[in-house]
Amino acid sequence: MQAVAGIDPELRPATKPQFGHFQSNVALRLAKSEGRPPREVATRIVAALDLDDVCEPVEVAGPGFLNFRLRAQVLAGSVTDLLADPAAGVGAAATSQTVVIDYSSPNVAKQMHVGHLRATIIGDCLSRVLSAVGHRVIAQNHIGDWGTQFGMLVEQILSDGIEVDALSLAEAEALYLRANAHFKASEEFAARARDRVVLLQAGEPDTRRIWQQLIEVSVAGFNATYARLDVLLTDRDLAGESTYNDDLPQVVADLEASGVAVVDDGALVVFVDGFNSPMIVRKRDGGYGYSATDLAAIRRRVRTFGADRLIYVVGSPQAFHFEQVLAVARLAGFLPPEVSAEHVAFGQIQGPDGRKFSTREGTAVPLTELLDAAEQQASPPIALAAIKYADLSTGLNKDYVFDVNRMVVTVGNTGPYLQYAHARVNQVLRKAEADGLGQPAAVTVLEDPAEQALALLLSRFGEVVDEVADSLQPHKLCTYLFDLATALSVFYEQCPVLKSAGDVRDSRLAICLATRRVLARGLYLLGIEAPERM
RNA sequence: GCGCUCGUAGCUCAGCUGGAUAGAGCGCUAGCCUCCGGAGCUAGAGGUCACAGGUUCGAAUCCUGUCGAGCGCGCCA
Repeated sequence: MQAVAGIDPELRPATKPQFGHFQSNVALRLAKSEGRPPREVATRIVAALDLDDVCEPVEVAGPGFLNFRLRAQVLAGSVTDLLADPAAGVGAAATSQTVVIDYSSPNVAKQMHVGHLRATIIGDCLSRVLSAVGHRVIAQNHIGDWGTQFGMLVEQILSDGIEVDALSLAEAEALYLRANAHFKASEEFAARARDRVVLLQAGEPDTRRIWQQLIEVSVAGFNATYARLDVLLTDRDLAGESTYNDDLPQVVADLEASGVAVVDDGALVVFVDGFNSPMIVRKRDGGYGYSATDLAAIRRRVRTFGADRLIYVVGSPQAFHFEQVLAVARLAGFLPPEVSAEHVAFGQIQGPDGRKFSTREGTAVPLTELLDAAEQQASPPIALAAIKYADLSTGLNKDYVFDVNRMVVTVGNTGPYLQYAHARVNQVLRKAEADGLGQPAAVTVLEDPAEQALALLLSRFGEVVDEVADSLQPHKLCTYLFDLATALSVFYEQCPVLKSAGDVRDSRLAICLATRRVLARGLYLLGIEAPERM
């Protein structure tokens, strides 16, 4: 096509089944420069093409589209190939990169609420997808374990006489709320809290011990939630803000030495062209801003981990911050040109009032509450599938108003629908095995439109995964898997497998095997379990 | 004030590197279990793609403006 047309034919999946399998609008685009009617250009291209071995005769349709329909044997062969491929058509990327992906990042002494769901589940999915295409993925859970709030937390603990190691995370959150209120109400307490921050930074042993216990209590709570969410994060991935404390003086020294950072109004700041406000690296009181921590993290991820690509799965309210931090990191040389960095910004989950959830104001819904609600509708693996799919299947950038009822549905375009398709095809294969039919390795007959449609979708799995690895948009995988599950359902209604005989039966069994593998693998990449029965 | 994101069917959302009659799920209406699992399948009704201009052979998609919603913008993280 490229050779005949002279330009990229932009071969795309057909928008409708009656247009075949693939379509190209290349003739429409060439018509103007050639000064001839589009259909005439199309006819010329068709005449010059030699595709008889792969396609049915190419059709010129509508205003000048070219419609391609693969030969049944070619489609059948692609499914046979997929069956023989341990990776089910997912190929390794041309070059294997080291990808550092920053996600989840809850705050110490706060329960994870539904807003953390997106950060955790999206990051987990991207991590799986990037690994699947052959990259070395390093997850970093940048928990909020440092900052001025620990001054008031520690002071509140001391004034309440609490044993920290006996706290649950929910109790720690209540403590946080009390400390906040106390801080606002009492100037005397606020002063003690500020002094306590200084003690914490100076490494005073008792303060550090209480701080450390708070972290342990919190991490235990996070881990319980991670286990329930069935995500890949472990303690090895923990790299909280405090991790970078020792790096901060050097980072700041580098910035000053290179002249990137300057003192302004008492604070050390970086002015970047195109930004209407500077980035604060060190505050007037000498404390480091969180931008300094992010710069230190970038520096470590590049220099120590050897990252080729940095990914931040963080909500869109922080878009400006990351744009600025990344720009500064480039200026400072912490982030070389050959290392890419992307902020995967996802929309906020809002309360029923359309405003953002706030732990401090008590409007945030704890994640455990959502999981409990879902498990009243279905068993845990199904409930979790509903929740994850609901969150992954819409575009990243949109905010949405949190609605439990929407997230726990199990019919229609949902996670459980995908699981059901998997369980159903599994049932057919189980019976086939019980009947001693074995595992056919080749698709030899592909007559029915329903089985052709299914085969065509199966052959696209690899490119869809590639696209998600590239675009970092999990909902594209969701859309694909829903289409696949739908195609399977149609196939299931229209193409009897066990009731067929001979080559047709073997061929359909092979299609079932391939579909089961792709569904299971696709669900795995989303972080969703694929039960054999449900 | 400046910036970012969003506005598509009654509801929730795809489609946005410009291309054929704008798709899906839910809900609604009407069908489908002598047949491998009905969390399913088939059909139907339902849309000035926020609004107004512009570019183009062609605009939901690109550009400009307006309206509406959310978020962000030097010492919280």
